[in-house]
Amino acid sequence: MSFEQLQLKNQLCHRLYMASNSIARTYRTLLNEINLTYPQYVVMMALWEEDKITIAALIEKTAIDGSALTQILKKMTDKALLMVIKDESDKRKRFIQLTTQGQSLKHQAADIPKQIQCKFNSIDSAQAEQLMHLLDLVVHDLNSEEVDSLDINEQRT
Amino acid sequence: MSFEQLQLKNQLCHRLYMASNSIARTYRTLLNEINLTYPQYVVMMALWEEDKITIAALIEKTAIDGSALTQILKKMTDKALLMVIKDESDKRKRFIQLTTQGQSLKHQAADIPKQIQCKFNSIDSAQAEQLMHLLDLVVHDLNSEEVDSLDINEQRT
DNA sequence: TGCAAATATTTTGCATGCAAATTAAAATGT
DNA sequence: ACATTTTAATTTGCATGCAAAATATTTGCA
Repeated sequence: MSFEQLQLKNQLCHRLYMASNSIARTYRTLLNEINLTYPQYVVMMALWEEDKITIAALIEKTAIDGSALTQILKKMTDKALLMVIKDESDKRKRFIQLTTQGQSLKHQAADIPKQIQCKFNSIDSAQAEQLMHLLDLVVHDLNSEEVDSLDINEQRT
Repeated sequence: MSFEQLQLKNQLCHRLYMASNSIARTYRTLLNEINLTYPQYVVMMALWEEDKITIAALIEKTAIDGSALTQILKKMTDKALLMVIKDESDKRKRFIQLTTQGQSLKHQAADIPKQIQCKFNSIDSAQAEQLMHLLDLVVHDLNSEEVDSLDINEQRT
């Protein structure tokens, strides 16, 4: 596999870079109609699944960087899609809760997954599964390599 | 495939988003040592492959957005990695050429692909091939759907 | 009790990615 | 030749992603 590893066109990373940008671009166009960016849409998806969760939980669920999320939530609050609620028992925590407007946006966004899906003409569901699986492996490998001596302790889930 | 399509954790796009960010993060750490960002590294890779090419050619080869590339090239010029050379025959065009410093950086960056590769413990070369192939399909599908009536003309490569 | 260490978020600063508008120069059609 | 169109790059404005530093609280312990 190392024969032409130095060529850009043979690099996995560059493929990933291009694919990710392509998807983001595609979403941007679609999401533009409901005035959301992709990360904002991801936040909405997470909240439609489970409302009134902690910011930490939202970070966990969306994989959006915390410092970016702060800004994103600020903009979404301005758009009246959600509210930030302080936890009285632990004043460090904040809960994020959808507004009525945020909840109702779910209906308008209902067909977005289908619209995206129908663009994938070259990929059947088995291949999509495969792809998701492989991407999971990539993420796992790249995120778990920080551990060196902790291998033994952290390996179990 | 549509049963739980609305769940974030089942979305191809979210996987891609996470994988792309993970890779970018991994590169960032490595590239930090030679004072390059990932897009800047991609530009260097392209130029190490073929020096003194047009900005348009660089965009084509790297898939980096043109307006972003302008800024990136500016920073790389400041770092004395490359030079922008005007084409006398066509004053719209500019060629990008590596400086001696830019060329010699190739040696210092030589082991980066290996360092990245050795992090992929769960993926063998066959799976990497598979993954790249699937990502190509994704990119192809998402980038070629602008055509509607042009299908007949543009379908051939 | 009291203070260091751990948590949960936010703030800052820098580098993109991208759509849209702009500028400059070359190619085309008449 | 001359206006129109196309091509090559740049500029602008907005939204992130992320490392690092700063804040505010809570926990854990001596």
